[in-house]
This record gives sequence, C-alpha cells and structure tokens, in this order.
Amino acid sequence: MPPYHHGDLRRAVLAAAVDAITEHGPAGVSLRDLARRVGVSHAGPVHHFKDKAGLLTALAAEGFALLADALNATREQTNSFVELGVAYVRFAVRHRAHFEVMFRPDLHHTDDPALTEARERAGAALAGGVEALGEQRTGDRRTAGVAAWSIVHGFATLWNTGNLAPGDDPEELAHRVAAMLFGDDQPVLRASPELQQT
Amino acid sequence: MPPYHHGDLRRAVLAAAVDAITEHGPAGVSLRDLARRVGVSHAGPVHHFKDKAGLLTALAAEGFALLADALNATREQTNSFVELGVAYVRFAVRHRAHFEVMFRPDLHHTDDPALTEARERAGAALAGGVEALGEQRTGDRRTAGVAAWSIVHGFATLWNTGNLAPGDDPEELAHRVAAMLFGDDQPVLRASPELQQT
DNA sequence: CCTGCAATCTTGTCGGTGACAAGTCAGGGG
DNA sequence: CCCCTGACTTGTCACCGACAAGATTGCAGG
Repeated sequence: MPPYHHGDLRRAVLAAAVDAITEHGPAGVSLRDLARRVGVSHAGPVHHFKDKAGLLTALAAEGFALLADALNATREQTNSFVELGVAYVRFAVRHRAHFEVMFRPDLHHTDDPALTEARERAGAALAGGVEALGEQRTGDRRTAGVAAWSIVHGFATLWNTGNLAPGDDPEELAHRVAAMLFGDDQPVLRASPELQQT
Repeated sequence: MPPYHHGDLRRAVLAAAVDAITEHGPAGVSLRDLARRVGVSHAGPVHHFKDKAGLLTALAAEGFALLADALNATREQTNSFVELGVAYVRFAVRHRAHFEVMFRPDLHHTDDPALTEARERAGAALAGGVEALGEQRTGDRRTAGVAAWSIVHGFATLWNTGNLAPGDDPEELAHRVAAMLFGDDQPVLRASPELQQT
C-alpha cells in the first residue's frame, strides 16, 4: 500500500490537472478526479490548495512563470519582435492547459500574490520586447504595446479554440501574421485610400 | 399562482443565463439556478435545451447572430475596416456574456447546425470587411484576414479578462490600436531596421 | 362538444462534486 | 520520550446535471 504521506502531492496534483485539462478542457476537471488519479483520498488536495479556485490559481501562476521564462529566453536570442510574438503563440499551443486557465479570472483567486507577481513578470517580458519596436515612431508606446499583445493573444486564442484552419502549422502561420504587421521585409497591411474614412 | 405553461420559457431562460453569466462568469451558472430565477421547476429548461451544453450552444449561436448583425450594420455605414474592428470590440464588451460563451468549444455541442450557421455568417461578415483592405497589396488575403481577426479578438479578450488598463474607454482605445495598424492617416507600427532580423 | 394526443412542465431520484469538520498518522524539536 | 504540527483520511451536507415517470394544458380532428 502507498505511504500515508505522498511526498510531493502538490506537484503531482498540478501535473494531473494539466493532463485532465488537456483532455477535457478546464470545465471538465474535478478535485476528486485528480485525487483519484494521484491515488489519494478525495480531500487530499484541499490541504495544498484550499480550494478548486486555489488549484487553478496555482496553475495559472505556474503558467505565467513559464511564459515569462519562454519570452525572456527568446528575447536574449533574437531581439526580433516577430520572434517574440511567435514565442507567445508557441507557448499557448504547447502549454495549452496552462494557457486556457491563465486568462480566466472567474476561475481564480484574483488577489493571490504569487499569481499577480508571475503575471507582472510575463507582462514585463512582453513590454520589454515592445521597446525594441519603432523608436523612430511616436504613435504612443502604450498603444503599441496593447496592439502587440492583442495580436499574439488573439491569434493564440483563436487557434486554441479551433477557429483557424486546423491544417496549418500554427507557428508558421503566426510568423507570417506577425511579419505582415511588424516585419520589415514584408509589405504592411493597409487600407486602400478610397475606402478609408477615419 | 403562475400558469402551468410559462409561455416563452426558452427566451426567459436564455435571458436569465445572460444575467447569470454577466454576474458570475460562465462557470458559475447552473440550470437549476436559472430555473429558479425564471420561476419554474428544476427540470423545466431541460425540455428546451436538452442539456446544459445545449443551453450554452443556443446562447453562443444567438451571440454569433448578434455579432453578424452588428458587423453587417457598420459595414453598410462606413466601409472603414477600422470601424469594423471597433464594432467587433464593442460587441464583445457590450454583450460580454454571449462573447464569453461563443469561443468555448468545450462548453458546446460543436456539431449543432444553428451554431455553425450563425458562426459562418459572422465569419463572412468579418471576411467581407477584410476585402475592403489593401487591394493594391498581395500579402495574401488569408493571412490578412487572420491578422485582422486576431487583433480585434485579442483586444476584446484581453479587455474582458481585465488585462488592459481599466480606466480607459475600450472603444476609444480599440480605435487607436486599429488605426495604428490598419489606418491611413496614422503612422504604421514597424520594427526599427537595426533590430529586425526576420 | 369532446376526445385523444403531443408539447410543456413537475416530481422524484441517482451518482458525482465542492466544501467543511473531525479524526488519524508521521516525524522532528523539546 | 512526548507532543505538536503538518499531511492525509473519513464522513457528511447541500448542490448540481441527467434521467424517468407523471401531471397539466392546449389543440386538432371527429
């Protein structure tokens, strides 16, 4: 029989949660099922997470930390904003379970300090990448940051919800999209003048 | 006492669902609670929607229909792609409950014909707006469509999850973002050449 | 008129779930 | 050696979704 003390229950439950969410989506996950998967009584996980929301909060925080690391890693390598955007999308696709939980405040304890700290770290990594953009351009920096975040986040979300053609390689398509909007060697998407009126 | 037959239970339950989701998010809604709000026994709604997923599927379909109408309406008025994007964001903010359910395939009966039809109608409205963009430009149409959808969807999602500065007027900010990327009278966001390497 | 039928809604029930309370067990500091 | 704290279990409660069976209503066809 297994020992009374699991040893690393917290880790194990988080890992099981990732599996369960990957299989059935964030809605189809229950603390009791996770406990069963890990081989622990139904109230075991409660001791580590307090709540179901507590579990998902921990998962989201872990996700933001991973995202921050991924972004910082590619920032050290390339300085290319396009590549940074692709890294964001790659994270969302590869760590789908984390990503799906990170932007669902209705599932969190939104005031959790670990969560806020990790989120800010990821935000800083992204904002830092925006710094590398258009120094010559005044179009204010905050708007540029919001635009950049919007496009990569929107792409990632649409991909993960199956709204983009499933035949493609997401990273390749994301690269084309980012290059079209932010790239240097690509023509930039613009409205034809005669149709434009604001 | 209320009559045995409600008269328009389906409508009433959908409306109650919108309220409940607006208050507690899509996770915090139960068929039984909706039944209570409407003044009907706990299994009343089941007859109209079959399932909880059936309810949310109907809500999502209604949402896509409303979105398609909104997009087509502004398309008739302006021909401006920027305005079309703002209309998308406006819909997401004003019909938050619908929007939050529309892109959650894990909550749907994904094969529901009404849902697919409404989604395609909305997709066509958006794609039609992209047609108005850059005729002079070859940067292939599909990539342009994905880029446009990504940016408005990303912005809407980030706003609704509270990740953008809450002090602002979302439509105004969305307008600035869209104008920065797609507008004609605004400088276009580009990477500074020396930092760009793909 | 009235009879039977189908749609609508109710009541009752089952297994599963989240939260909580109280108990049990292991190990390290006094 | 003891006990104290943290880790886990057992037991319970209210709620939820799904299903089955029954009650009620309106209405079509004779």
